Amino acid sequence: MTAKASSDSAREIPEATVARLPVYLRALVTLSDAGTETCSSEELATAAGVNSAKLRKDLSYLGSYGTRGVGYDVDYLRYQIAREIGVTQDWPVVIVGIGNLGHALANYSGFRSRGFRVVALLDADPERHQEVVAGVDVRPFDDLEQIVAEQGVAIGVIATPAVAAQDVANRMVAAGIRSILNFAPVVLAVPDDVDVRKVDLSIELQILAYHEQRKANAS
Amino acid sequence: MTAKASSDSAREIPEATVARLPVYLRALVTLSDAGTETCSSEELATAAGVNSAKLRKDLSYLGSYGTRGVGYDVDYLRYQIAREIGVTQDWPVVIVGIGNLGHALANYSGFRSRGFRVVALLDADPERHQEVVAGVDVRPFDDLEQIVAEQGVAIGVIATPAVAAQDVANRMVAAGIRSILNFAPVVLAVPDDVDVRKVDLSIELQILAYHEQRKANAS
DNA sequence: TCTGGTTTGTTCGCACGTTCACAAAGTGCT
DNA sequence: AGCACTTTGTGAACGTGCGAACAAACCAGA
Repeated sequence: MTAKASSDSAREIPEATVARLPVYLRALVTLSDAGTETCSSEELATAAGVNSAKLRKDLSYLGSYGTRGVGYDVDYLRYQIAREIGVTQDWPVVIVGIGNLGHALANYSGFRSRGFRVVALLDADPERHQEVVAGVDVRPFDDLEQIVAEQGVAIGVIATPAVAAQDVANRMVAAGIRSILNFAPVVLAVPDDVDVRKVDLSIELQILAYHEQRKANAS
Repeated sequence: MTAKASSDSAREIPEATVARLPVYLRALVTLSDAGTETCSSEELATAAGVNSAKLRKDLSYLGSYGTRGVGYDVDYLRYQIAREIGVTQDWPVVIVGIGNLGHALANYSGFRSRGFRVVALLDADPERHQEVVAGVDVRPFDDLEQIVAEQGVAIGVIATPAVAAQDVANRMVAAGIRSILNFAPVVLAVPDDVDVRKVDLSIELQILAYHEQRKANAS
């Protein structure tokens, strides 16, 4: 952060706020689809499941897009948040590992509708290379570098078994991918300039189990 | 929290720590499988991808399970964490919505190995009721109440489309489920005593996109 | 134009989470 | 036993995030 960014929206947005922006965006899309033109911070906060003060503070990091005494213009705010997140542009994505989870991800409509385009499905297993999933055919993992270079892929999704995940990550990084979404239950080691986000299904269940156990003990 | 809990491990564990305990547990299992009997906080922290000071502070909430000058006994610590989380006991789970994601979840081996037992797969679509997924047959959603009562289900997983999620949640709550893992992209409204954890695949991608966009702008 | 009502944007105090740094407590060698 | 070395557990400083409260800004009606 030594070099001062000078582009239009170069304010420093807290990580906690960034994580909530997609939630606000989703709520705004729902409101827009319902024909709502204007909403207050209170309404939007309720729809997003947060406190209205927190919502206003979050939005204030992006700029002053509301009107006092009135509220926010739904479509305008929606566009501003989408632009800030970056989902107004097209993001080519590769998915590696076409097991059950890979299938689910490839078919997930929530990706395409938010600017993410699955350009390739890769798997190391030759038996899968004949398959066509969600209109994209499965290709050998060794095609990774070529696809990344040709399609300008910046985001990779790992849906392989745990043992393969680190190797896949290494290859992705070497191919130039700097953002990885990891579904494999391992801690990936990557260079500092690579972003990794981890989604672990069993960890979420374990957190629920902890609270459930405490509820049971408290009776 | 008015009544003071008096059971053995009634210390107040911070939420951030609870979220990391499953990560430590996984690292310990890996170490144990590799034949390691003892490890230092530094080693375990590296394996879990966190700072060693944070790890020690986290573990200190559970008790003093280490030995100064030596480190932690892998199997002993593993058991203590598992007990604290609650995965030493059996947790019956129901999954509602057997689409692509529901399939993936039903087949996920990480559940069973951590004390979670999928006792039922439910779907509203009659066409699916003939299927058998992961050794469990798909049953009508209306069987929910009966299954919850008979099997003592405490945790429910929602893998339905967004429009159906709130209805499913309502039925789950009415049936007595107090912990819900929600994969549908909606904010669920539930009573205060019900825990909901949300996993949203597209939100994770959007967060990555935000950072990726900033990297690109900073060049 | 002025007044009353509404809603945003922001300031402030507080609680939570993270990291540093070190005393306390152990091991092993002489 | 005593000493050097290792590692845990924790107190204290620091930074971040949250929520309440309020002033600034806007609309509407007279």
